[in-house]
Amino acid sequence: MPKLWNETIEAHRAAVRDAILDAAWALVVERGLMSVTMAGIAERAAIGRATVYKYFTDVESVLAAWHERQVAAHLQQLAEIANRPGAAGSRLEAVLAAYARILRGRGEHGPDLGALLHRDGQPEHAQRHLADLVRALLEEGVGSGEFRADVPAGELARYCLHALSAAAGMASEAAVVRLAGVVMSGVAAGG
Amino acid sequence: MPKLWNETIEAHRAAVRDAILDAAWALVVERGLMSVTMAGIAERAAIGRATVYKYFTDVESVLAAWHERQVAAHLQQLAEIANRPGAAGSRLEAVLAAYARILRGRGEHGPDLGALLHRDGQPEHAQRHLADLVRALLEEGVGSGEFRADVPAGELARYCLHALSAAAGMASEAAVVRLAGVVMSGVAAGG
DNA sequence: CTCCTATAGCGACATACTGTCTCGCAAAAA
DNA sequence: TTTTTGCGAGACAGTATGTCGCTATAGGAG
Repeated sequence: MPKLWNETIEAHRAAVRDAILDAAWALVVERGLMSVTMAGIAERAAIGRATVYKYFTDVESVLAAWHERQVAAHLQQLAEIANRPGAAGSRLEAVLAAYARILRGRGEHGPDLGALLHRDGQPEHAQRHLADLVRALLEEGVGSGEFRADVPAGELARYCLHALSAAAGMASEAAVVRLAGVVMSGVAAGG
Repeated sequence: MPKLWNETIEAHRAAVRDAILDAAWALVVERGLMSVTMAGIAERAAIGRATVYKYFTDVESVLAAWHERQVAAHLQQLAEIANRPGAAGSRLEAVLAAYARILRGRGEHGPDLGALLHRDGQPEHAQRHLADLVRALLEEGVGSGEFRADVPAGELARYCLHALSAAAGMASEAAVVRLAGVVMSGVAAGG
């Protein structure tokens, strides 16, 4: 899609943007984070190098956008699960298990970009929404006595998401399920 | 220490190596990961740029070495705590609390390099030793019935270390202590 | 004490990446 | 159709990279 403008211009921009993000991630996977260059991204996406600068200022911005897109997609899945009927405990367990599965999904290949990208101080927007999603579930469960009340829900949410990052690169699906159970034990009441 | 060779040659090499590592981390903190260059490191360490290549092949190697040195230092502290007398549960709690405090220590400034550096497939050596330290404590506690036996100790160790990474950037010292307690609840028996 | 070898440090060079500017051309508006 | 908008690509200067060769010193042999 370098030259052809088949659709409306806005859709075209979105398509090119996505192609840039995909190309960048492909390079991260196969050559490592530090060797990703704007020139490489452009070549991989089959567009002019200068064109990439029309969309992003530097490599870090590209990777940040990729990460944002990724987390936003996960967020959509997880929000759907979180809104299903049932007690807060079972919903949180479902959300954590689903998130762990996602993280394991592309386990070995590709580092966690979230670690480097909050250079701007705060975590990414989608990442924060994800934390808010978990925190809301926790607060609901604290109200109903399912979860411990001696630790602020915000801290518990941080704990859950960080602990689940251990799912990346785990050997088996069963291990991921076990991990989610362990994390749940950490937030359960009466610990 | 660019030109002067005050001590033995081996000690000098170690000193220059450390200076390179310190310079690299200083640049990470103040300019971000992606903008760290070999040229910048050399200038910061007050040595010739080509000299840096005598010690490390590229920026990623420098950062990996910095991370290795850092984790090894932590490992020494934590091993000392782990070897103190007492039950496995209290020793593990002390180790987790100490590690959480360390991670919080340089909380905001500087991303977690461990996330990006295991490009070589496996985690860093010191990182693995750290996991082994925690795993040994867990296995001991499982034997005495203090910790849950339904999850392999290796997985529990991964869980502990990842969960504690939430300590980086936490607001208060009290929050770090709470976090360690939550993590302990996850590994306790009868969850 | 002197010389010899190995090696640390640095300047220089060719190559690659960066960031920007300008121009050509396709699409949307008039 | 004519005008306007703005995307895409070539080109250029500045910077980083990786390597080669030279100088000088440390540590050991005679």
